[in-house]
Amino acid sequence: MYEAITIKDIAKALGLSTSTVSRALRGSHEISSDTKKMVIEYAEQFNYRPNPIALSLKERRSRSIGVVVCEIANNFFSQAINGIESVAYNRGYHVIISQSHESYEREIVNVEHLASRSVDGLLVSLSTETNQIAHFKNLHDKGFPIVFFDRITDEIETHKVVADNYKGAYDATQHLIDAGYTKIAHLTSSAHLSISIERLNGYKAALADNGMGVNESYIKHCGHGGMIYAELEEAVKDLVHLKDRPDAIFSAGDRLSLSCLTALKSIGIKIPDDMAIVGFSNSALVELINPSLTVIKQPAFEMGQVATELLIKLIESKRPVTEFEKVVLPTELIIRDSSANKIITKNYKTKKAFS
Amino acid sequence: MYEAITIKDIAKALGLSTSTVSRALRGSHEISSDTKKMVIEYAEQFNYRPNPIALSLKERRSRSIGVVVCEIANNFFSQAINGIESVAYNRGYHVIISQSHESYEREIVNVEHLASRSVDGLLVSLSTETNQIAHFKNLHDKGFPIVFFDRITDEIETHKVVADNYKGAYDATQHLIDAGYTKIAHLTSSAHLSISIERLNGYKAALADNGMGVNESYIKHCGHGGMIYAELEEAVKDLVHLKDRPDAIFSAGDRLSLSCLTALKSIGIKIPDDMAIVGFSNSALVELINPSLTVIKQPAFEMGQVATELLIKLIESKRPVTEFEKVVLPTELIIRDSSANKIITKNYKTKKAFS
DNA sequence: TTTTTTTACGCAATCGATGCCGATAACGAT
DNA sequence: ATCGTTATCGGCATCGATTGCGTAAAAAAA
Repeated sequence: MYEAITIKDIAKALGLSTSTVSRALRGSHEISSDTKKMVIEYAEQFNYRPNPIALSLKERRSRSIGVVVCEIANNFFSQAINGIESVAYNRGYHVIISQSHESYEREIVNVEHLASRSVDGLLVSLSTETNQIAHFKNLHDKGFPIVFFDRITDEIETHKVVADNYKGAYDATQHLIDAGYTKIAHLTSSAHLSISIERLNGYKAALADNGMGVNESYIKHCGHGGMIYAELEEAVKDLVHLKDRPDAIFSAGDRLSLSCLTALKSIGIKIPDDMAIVGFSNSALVELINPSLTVIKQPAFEMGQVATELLIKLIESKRPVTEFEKVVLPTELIIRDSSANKIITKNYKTKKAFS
Repeated sequence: MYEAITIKDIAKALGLSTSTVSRALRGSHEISSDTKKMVIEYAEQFNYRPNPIALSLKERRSRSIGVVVCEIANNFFSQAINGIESVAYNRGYHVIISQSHESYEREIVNVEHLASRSVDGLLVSLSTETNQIAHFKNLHDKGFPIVFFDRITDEIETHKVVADNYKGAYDATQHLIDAGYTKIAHLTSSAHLSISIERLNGYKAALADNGMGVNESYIKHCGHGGMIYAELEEAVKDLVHLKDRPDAIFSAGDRLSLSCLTALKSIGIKIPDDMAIVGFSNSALVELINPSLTVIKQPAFEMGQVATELLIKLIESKRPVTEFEKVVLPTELIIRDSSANKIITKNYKTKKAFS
């Protein structure tokens, strides 16, 4: 069907050998300027483009990098991908995106697919389900360049890029405490996920620093990271129906926060009067929802950029790299209505009632 | 660095020729079952995977399809991509996604990149800026398989998949009329975009069918499809400051609707009391925003699936295809608070005042 | 036993581009 | 006249996998 012009076609048409054409096109000094001119003009006229597949085979590299994330319909990841693209594009790399949809099996398939597809390196954020990382370890042990971002693993020594999840969680919790909330629950993903662990630690540390104990029944893990609504709804209902119901929820994820809002709304819980919320989210929409959502925002775009720069450095390194860095980027607390000061709110209502 | 095992390695290790190994792996009857078993076991042991680059070169196909959309951080497109992936995956194709960010230049670069990268076909939704389609026409004329979805063009004869934009817009407008709104504005993208034209026509038809004239000053085009907030904000302000201010806005896009809400909120317009809104959107979040947004929802996932099926049909067709189909999928009107009945609202308020 | 057939495998070309050599001139030097 | 040098270009192998064709040996038929 679709046939592009090759170096062989040019050679035949011009009565030259393929090697001469190849050299002429690459501007070799071995070729007379007359021949060069002729070849280049012919190539331009017929819009010659080197076949990248053939080049990949010859050069044993594809100038493409694979991205493995749970889903692109998530503002954090779509922003990170934009950052990845911006760097990759400038460095002459293609970006191939694949989604695990938080499934361990899908992640394995995608990784094997990408690796066999001869991407030069991998940018990975683990799926919520993923608990073993043999599929990455095999590749990494063979010297295949991998950089982890966001959801990382300690079991593989390579470059890693994360947000300051500990401080983000600490800030979120401290903010709720400052706003007068005393019974703060924590809604999060799988317990083994790096971001879950760090955020949980930040949450606990803030409680401890304020002399508040940790109530284990206030900590709810969702194994599917909010992908399965029923799972999350049950967790939220559990919290609401606790004898000592929490007065605030710190949720550790985009999908988690939004699904949590939906669940609370359906139960009839008023925010922030009945329950305050602070979530991790990179969505611009959270400003529009009712009430607007206080969030910890991650520098997603920058994370994608940094991770890509590190990966390309790995790919283009002549010698095996043994020194790896872990880049930690700051998060940002954006205060909105969903965590409005508890005491002031009550005072206001009281005043109103008496006026 | 990273070296995978090849058919040649197996041949050498087993004292066979590469052809024998190749045939053994493909289960040829020309190979004795003993040899086959030996080869297959060795291959499994060393986790042999055929090099897809070499296969692509040999078979002149890459079993990958390129997707060109404006951005993935848009629920319509991320859902469509999920549909694309689901079909492609089952048919053994990879999906390579690229974003134009609504830029004509980026679109051209991406398309040339993908085409030279030997994708077997292209799934395209035009960028808002795109007004000429020579970059697609060149490919299409050479027999390169392309399927357009969502934002299509009449200038290229190929398969196309769209939502019923006309009916969607008609329904949205009719719904606003039924709810008692009489001065309905229309906020949309570039005038030349197929979806803009169809939605504008549906809007006008609904007005006409209800004996209402078209007020041209009520129709606002945003050349960047809401990517540039200032542009949209100005359009919204223009509408608000009209002498005969509209009482409702029908906005024709995801980003448009949400930015419009933001703009109205910042100006201090109350929705739906001062201004009702109906938008095109596939975001689940619109249910959470204040007020919840009445939307026309497109069958994004299905559109992606159908488009991919048609594309693969094109790719795998032995003979040049000359009969093309245009698939039109139904939209869905989801009524929420942003278009609450105008008259009832007023009656209710009136009653309240007298009670 | 001889001929034919089948079995089982290797050789070499192919896909597109590159690059190491080798070849053939022209030209100056000895 | 012979040799060395330089400029310019072609031949061939290479990357990994497939495949048509050829062929040796083994099996079957004569």
